[in-house]
Amino acid sequence: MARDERGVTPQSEDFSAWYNELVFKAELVDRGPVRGTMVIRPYGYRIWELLQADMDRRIKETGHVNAYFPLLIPESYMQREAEHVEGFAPELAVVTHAGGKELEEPLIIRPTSETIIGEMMAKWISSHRDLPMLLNQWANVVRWELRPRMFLRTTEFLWQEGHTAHADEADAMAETMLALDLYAHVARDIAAMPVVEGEKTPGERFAGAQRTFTVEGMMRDGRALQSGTSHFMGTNFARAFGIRYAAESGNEEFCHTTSWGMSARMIGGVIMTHGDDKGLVLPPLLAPYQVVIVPIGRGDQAEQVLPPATELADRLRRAGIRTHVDNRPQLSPGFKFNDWEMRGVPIRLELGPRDLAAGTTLMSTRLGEGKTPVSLDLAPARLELELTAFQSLLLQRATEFRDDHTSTVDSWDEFAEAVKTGWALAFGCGSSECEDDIKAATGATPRCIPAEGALEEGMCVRCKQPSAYGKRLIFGRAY
RNA sequence: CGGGACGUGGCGCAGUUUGGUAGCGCACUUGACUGGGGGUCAAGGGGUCGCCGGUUCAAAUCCGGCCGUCCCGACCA
Repeated sequence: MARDERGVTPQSEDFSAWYNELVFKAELVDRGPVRGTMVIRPYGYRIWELLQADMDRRIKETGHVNAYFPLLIPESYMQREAEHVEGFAPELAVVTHAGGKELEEPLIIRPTSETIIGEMMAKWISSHRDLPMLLNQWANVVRWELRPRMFLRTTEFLWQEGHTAHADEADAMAETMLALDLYAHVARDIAAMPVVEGEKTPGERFAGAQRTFTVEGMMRDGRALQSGTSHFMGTNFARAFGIRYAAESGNEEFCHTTSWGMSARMIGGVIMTHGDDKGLVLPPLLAPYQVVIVPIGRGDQAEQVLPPATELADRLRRAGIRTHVDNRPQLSPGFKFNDWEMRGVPIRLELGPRDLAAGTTLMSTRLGEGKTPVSLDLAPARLELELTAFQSLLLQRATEFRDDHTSTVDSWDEFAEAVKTGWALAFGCGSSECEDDIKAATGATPRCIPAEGALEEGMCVRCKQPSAYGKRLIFGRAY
């Protein structure tokens, strides 16, 4: 059954093939020459810019300031926090030669910047008056991944990493939760991904952190995607890097630090949360083009149709709608319809001689079936409403999907069945041996201890020991 | 690192078994027609067949070695 090579493999046939073909066909990315690297093409990068702009604004609104730290980190820095080194050692890229000779000390290409930022914080902080120190940087990092996947796991990726230092533990914990809320907001209100906020179990914690929090989204194949993390480091890094301050009492104290990150992986989450067999479905707030106008007609007709199409686009843009006129002359309208559907444009407008005569334009939404005539005069206001509705529809759909694919289970059989297609809410005993056993048997891991879960106790779904954490965990297979 | 597949115009592939002038589809260029759901016809351009070596009158094809990529497993935002 030869699939039309212009389309993508249906999700139901092979979700992974669907994703893989789509990221290339929608021109989001191309492969880099080095294994596991990714070129983010203009259409894909625009999505990142839109996500980034919103996040950056909120990071600043909450009192953080941007800075930039070097890509190259002395190898010795990595060694200072025992768990941190151990966690990252297998995926480090190391520069051993430069300037034509071997370096005295190898340099690590940052996999994350706790160490170098910790080193600088130690230098910059001396008094409680210097605290809290609230830093953020937008950067690329490199982790030598064994099994790359576009956006989800690439050797080099783009992200934002927040690093903060606080006088006391309560402040640092509040900061950790603030960052988590920020991620939940970006996911829900911008990406229309109904994420669950929660805490990681010890086995899933960040290397060197005391507590790790996460926002987890559910993809359309039922798997979970960690879409942002926030870590409370306690004084671990402060001790390793000497981040100390003189308290009001005059005593010298260690700072409490946090770090938190959200990456371009989020784009993978958007693709897998909303996409369908026709291609991408982009939330209006992240769509490079929210509306695409396809003029219909050629020759004399084209000359008649293009000016009104351009004028309509201008009016929509003035209303704040990102609009594009597809005036590629050599392509048929039908081709363009399919093309923009593949690229996930929320709303398409057709404008031809018949519409012009009627003073309307034919509107199709990416998720709807039919076409609706819309008055040209009222188009800007109407489309604003449509886009807002489209954005909420996506969140609603995704929420329903997630709820339909989440089951509360108490028996092992139910559990094993549930994690094949979605999430299981079940009790865990808290031992990492038991978690490993569950993973080996089903591929599922505890995604988080959900912040909003009801308080209850029970028996571990696997070993029947008393439950830990006082609530059910979310288990699922993950990316 | 283990298992599987593959390297041939930009992309997707056939050709390899059985050695004999490098092909097809899409894309591209030009022209005409066409245009409201992936257009038609005609004429063109473009390839050291992954690399190195060997066998042979002759290698994409046979032999040896190397490199690379993709897919499936163990690590991860």
